[in-house]
Amino acid sequence: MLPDGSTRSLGLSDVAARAGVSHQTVSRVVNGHPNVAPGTRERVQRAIAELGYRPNTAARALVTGSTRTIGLVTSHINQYGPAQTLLGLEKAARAAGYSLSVAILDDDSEVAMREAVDLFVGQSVDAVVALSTYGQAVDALRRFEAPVPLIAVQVGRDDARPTVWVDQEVGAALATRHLLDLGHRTVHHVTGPGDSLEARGRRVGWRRELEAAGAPVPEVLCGDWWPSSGFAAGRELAAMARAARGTADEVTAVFVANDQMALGVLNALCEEGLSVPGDISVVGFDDVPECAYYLPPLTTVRQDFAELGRRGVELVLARLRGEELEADPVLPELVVRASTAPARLMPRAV
Amino acid sequence: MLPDGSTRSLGLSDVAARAGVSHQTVSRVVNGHPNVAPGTRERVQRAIAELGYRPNTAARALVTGSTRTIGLVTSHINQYGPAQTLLGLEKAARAAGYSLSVAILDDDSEVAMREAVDLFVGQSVDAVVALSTYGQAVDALRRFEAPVPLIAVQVGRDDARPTVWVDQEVGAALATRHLLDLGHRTVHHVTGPGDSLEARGRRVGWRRELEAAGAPVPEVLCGDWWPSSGFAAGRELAAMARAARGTADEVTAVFVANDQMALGVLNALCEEGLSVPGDISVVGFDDVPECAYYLPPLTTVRQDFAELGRRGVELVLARLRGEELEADPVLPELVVRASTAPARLMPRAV
DNA sequence: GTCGTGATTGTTAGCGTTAACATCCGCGTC
DNA sequence: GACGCGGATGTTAACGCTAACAATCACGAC
Repeated sequence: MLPDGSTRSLGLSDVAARAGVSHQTVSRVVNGHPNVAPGTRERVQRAIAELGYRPNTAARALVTGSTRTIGLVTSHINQYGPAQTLLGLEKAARAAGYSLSVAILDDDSEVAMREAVDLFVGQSVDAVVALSTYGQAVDALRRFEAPVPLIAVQVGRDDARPTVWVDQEVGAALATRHLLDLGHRTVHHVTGPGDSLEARGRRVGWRRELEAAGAPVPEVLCGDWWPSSGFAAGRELAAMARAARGTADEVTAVFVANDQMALGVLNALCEEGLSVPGDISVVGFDDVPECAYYLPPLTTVRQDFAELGRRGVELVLARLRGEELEADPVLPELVVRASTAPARLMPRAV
Repeated sequence: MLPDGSTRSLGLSDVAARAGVSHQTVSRVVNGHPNVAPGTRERVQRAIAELGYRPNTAARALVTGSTRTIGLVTSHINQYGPAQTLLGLEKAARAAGYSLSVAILDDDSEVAMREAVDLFVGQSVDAVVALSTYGQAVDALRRFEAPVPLIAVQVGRDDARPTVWVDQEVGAALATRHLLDLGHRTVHHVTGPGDSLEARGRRVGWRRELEAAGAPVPEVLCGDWWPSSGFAAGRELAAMARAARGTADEVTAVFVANDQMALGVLNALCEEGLSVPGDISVVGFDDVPECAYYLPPLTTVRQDFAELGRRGVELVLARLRGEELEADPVLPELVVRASTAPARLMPRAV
């Protein structure tokens, strides 16, 4: 790769020698400064191309104090939402000339979060994006005094810290309203992990919508995002449905806080001999690619995770420019498929 | 954070001044060199703690030429396998004191791969891990002459380049053999994208096993990993099953190259009035968390992606030490659930 | 012609770290 | 008592880059 066969990487001065200018002029060309004569610029560019010169980021970082790197600290990256957000973040970061360094928390504790951010600060990243909506990791963020911009994703509006987020309450309200509009007297709810902010947002939106409609608010069933917990909740639901058959408390609709748990619910209801949506209507959340192929295809609420990533980077860049950008939440939308249907007229007990 | 309130980050010399030694001695303490008197070491460590000193990675990288960073170039990170592997990689890298920088390819072209690797080389990462098993991106790898160790994940054994991988052929053979053992005359196959090495491996393993058993080898059905393509394949399969009913070519078993497509197949078969496993047995690949909750729960082949990530980092570290580690493939295992059953005795046409 | 002005280029001094070499000191050996 | 040796420490010089300042030059105004 190197013309002289040596393995040492070549620097500004090598290019300078070849182009017959000073290293500083080369630096100016590389960084697109004005005040370089067109002829000179062209000569330098040719030398750069011929030598295959690439600026050394470490040296640059040392003197400028900027690594053009964004640190992403996250957890649960194996789940659809975070993974999709990562995709959006990376793409937007790369487009802006930044690269993305990732740290994945072992657990959602405050210390884990603090260590991860510290590590990034030590690497002098230009900014940190935190994508974790669980437990104390979030609290840690709230307190944090980092020497770099630190923006949080998906934790809702926060006065202490810039954030981007999909409005979970609106999404949950959409789902709940859809079911009420279909004539269901009320809507049951399977929620996510207790320490998840997203789960809380969906719970709040669901409850608020029920209360606004004057519908009774049933006990929530607890899950942990995974199908197995949805399956357990589905069984409970089936038992409740059987117990309440013919009464005014009939169970005919459920809003499940994510699609994977909804899959478990679907499966459990089927196993218990209940038909969806014949007996019970089910709505999920996220719109994972598979859910159009569940049995039946799932009505759900779509979140635009990629957009979330894009906006996250946008916010980072604004901060780096010193602007105080106020971001509005991204709005989710309802995707109606086959798992919801109008409530049957309640057959009175004989 | 800084004692003097200034915003400038503090360096070796600040610590040195405080401890009453030279900056070099501090450097020695920081890097754990021997030949530092215990008393001095202790004094320096106290100064470090008091000042909250953190070494500057850029400066260190500049002089050592090592950033203690591994670059991961990947695509399709939103899919289960790659995401899970990323998890394993990051954890292992962090444990070894490396951080992980990720680049996600926009497409699987050779130029995209080349650009990504170039970018990493420009950032002087210590090594690059390539996690893309598609099309020309793989070919690009084969040719590549990178100035840093470049190891490939999941592309099978490669003479030109160190790799770690799960043996796809063994997995496919496992699935196929399972179905043959259940008494099915042959096994149909829904494959993945044409340019995916993993899809190819599974195809090869399936065919080889059929041939070894002297079973007829049906045409493969083509998919693209996503549920929708599985759905289409499922419809075709149902049509074939109807057409062949009562003949010797009856369709009773299918091996689908991943779980998501298997979900589509399940759905299509159900819609066409065929029972799984009553009429047709289905086996998937990957063992995604949801597949235990499909209807019916899916028999599949589990790949240990996290292990893959771990071994990837192991290989990187070995390379950095200058060792030529030869890695064995990770072996997948069969997980039997409810989507497979013994072949019914073929009811002769009346 | 002289001077100022602005565009272009060159020179110098770090950024914070490690590597290489120099220094100093104490101790055992002959 | 001189010598050598090795452990502990300090000094100096890079690493490749950018920022700040200095120098040069051409050109127009007076």
